Amino acid sequence: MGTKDDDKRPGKPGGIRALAREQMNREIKRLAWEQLRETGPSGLSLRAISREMGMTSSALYRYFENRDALLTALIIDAYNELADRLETADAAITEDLFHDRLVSIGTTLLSWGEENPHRFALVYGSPIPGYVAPPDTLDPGIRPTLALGRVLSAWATSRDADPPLATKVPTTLRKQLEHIARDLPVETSPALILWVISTWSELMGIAYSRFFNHFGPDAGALAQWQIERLANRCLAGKLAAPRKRGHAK
Amino acid sequence: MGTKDDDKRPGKPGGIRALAREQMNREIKRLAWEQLRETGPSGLSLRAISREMGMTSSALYRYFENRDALLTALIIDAYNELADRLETADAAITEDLFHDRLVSIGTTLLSWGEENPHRFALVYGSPIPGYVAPPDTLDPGIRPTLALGRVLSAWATSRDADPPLATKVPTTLRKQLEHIARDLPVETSPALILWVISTWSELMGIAYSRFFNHFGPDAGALAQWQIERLANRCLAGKLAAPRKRGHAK
DNA sequence: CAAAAGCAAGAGCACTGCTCTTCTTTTAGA
DNA sequence: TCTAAAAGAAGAGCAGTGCTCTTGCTTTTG
Repeated sequence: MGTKDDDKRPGKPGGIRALAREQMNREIKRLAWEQLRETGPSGLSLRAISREMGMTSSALYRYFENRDALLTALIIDAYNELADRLETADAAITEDLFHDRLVSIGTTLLSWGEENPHRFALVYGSPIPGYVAPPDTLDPGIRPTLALGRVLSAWATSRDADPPLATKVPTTLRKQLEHIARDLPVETSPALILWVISTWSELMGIAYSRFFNHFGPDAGALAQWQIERLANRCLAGKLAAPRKRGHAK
Repeated sequence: MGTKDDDKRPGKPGGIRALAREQMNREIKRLAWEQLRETGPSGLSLRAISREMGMTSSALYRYFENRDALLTALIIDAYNELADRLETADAAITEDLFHDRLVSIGTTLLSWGEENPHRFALVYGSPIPGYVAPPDTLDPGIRPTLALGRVLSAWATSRDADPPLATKVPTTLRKQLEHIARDLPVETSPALILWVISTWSELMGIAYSRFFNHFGPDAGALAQWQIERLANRCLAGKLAAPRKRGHAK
C-alpha cells in the first residue's frame, strides 16, 4: 500500500513537465475566473474551459480531480488575494492611527469587492450546493478577518492590557468563543474575539449590501459613508454590553 | 391585438379549472422549496419536480413559463413571508418600547433564517447567474426593510419632528438617498433613510454571519448577543457623523 | 533501451432547461 | 345540446452539463 493520495501529482518538482503542469493550472484557473465573472459558481463549466483551451473536457481531469477541486483552488486564491490586499493597505498606515487603519480595511474590502464581485460571491456568498469546503480553505479563510483583528488587538493593547468588557462576556458565549479561539494563531481573550466578530459582521453587512445591490448598483458613496461611521463608532467608547430587556427610552 | 399578456392564464377566475390550477401552482412551489432546501437556487430542477408530481417536464411549462418565473414566484413568497413575520412580531410589542421592538425584529429575522436558510439564501444570497429580478419583486423586496424602518421612524418622531443628523447628511449622498426614497410609500427624510439603511446593513451582517456559517454552525447565541448590542447602540445617542480623517486616539 | 508514468482524445451515461408537435380533456358559446 | 375553442398533458428531440472508462501517444525515468 502506497501513500494515501498516490494519484495525479507528478513526482519531480523541478522537471519540465511539472512546469508545464503549473502553467496549465494557472491557465485553467484564469479561464475559470473569467467564466465565473459572468456565470456564478454553479454555472462554472469545465467543458467550456476545455473548449476554450482547445482540449477535450476529459483532459481537464488530469489537472483537477473534479469541479469542486477547481472551486477549492479558486476559493483559496480569492481569500489570499483579499487578505494580501488588506494587509498591504494596513501596513501602509502609521501604526497608531487606528481610525485610519479601520477605514483603510473597510475601503480596501470595498474596492476589492467592486473589482471582483464574483470573487466576493464565491467566498462570502451563498453556500455552494453540494460543496463542502475542505480543511485547506480554513486557514486562508480567516486571514481577512485576522487583518481586522490585528488592528483592534493593537488598539486594545495600546490602551490597557485587556480589551474592554473582558469580564462582562456572558458565560453562554464563552464556550463558543473558546471554540473559535482554538483556530487562531495567537492567544486571544474572549472579549477581543467578540469585538472583532461584531465589527467584522458589521463590515460584512456593508459589503453585502454593496455587492449584492441591496440599495441599488450605485451605492458606492453610501457604503463609503457607512465605513467611516463604523470606524468612528467602533473606537468610540467601550464595547456596549447588552442591557437586560425592557428599557423603552 | 389582444391584451398584453394573453397566454397561459385561464379566463374565468372562479372556475373549477382555475382552482385546480391554483392547487397545482401551490404543489409545484411546495416541491420547489423542498428541493431548494437541499440543492440551492441553481440546482432547482424542473424535471425533478415534474417527476415527483408524476408528469412530464414539459407539462410544467403550462404553469410557469420557465425556471426563472418559478424562482420569481418563490422569491416573492419568501419576501412576503419574512415581512409578515416581522410585522406580526413587531405588532405584539408595546409601541414605545423601542429597544424591545428592535430586538424583536432582529430575533425574528434570526429565527426565520434558521428555519429557512434556503429562503434566506434565495432572497439575500448571491445573485443568481442569468436571473434578473422582475419589477414584481421590488415591492415585496423592501417590505422587510420597511418593518425595521417603521420602528426607527417611530422612535425619531417620538423624540422630535426630525430624525437626528438631518442637516449633516453629506451632499454627495443626497441624490442617492433621494433615489431610494422615490420607491418608498411614505415621504421620508434623507437622514432617516440613512439611519435605516445603516441599521439594516448591520442587522444583515449578523444574519449573513449566522446563516452562512462564518463563525461556525452553532453561533446562535452569538448572533443573539449581537442583536442585543445592535439594539442598544442603535438607540444610544445620536447618529454619529463621520469625522474627518486623521484622528488616532 | 525498455518500462513506467503522464497526457490527451473519444465514446458514453445520466442529467439539465426548453421547444415543438400531437393527442385528449374541459370549457364556452350559439 | 352540439360544436369549436381553449387548456392540459405527453413524447420526442436539441444542446448543454459533470464525470468515467478505454484507447493511444509522448515524455520521463530506472
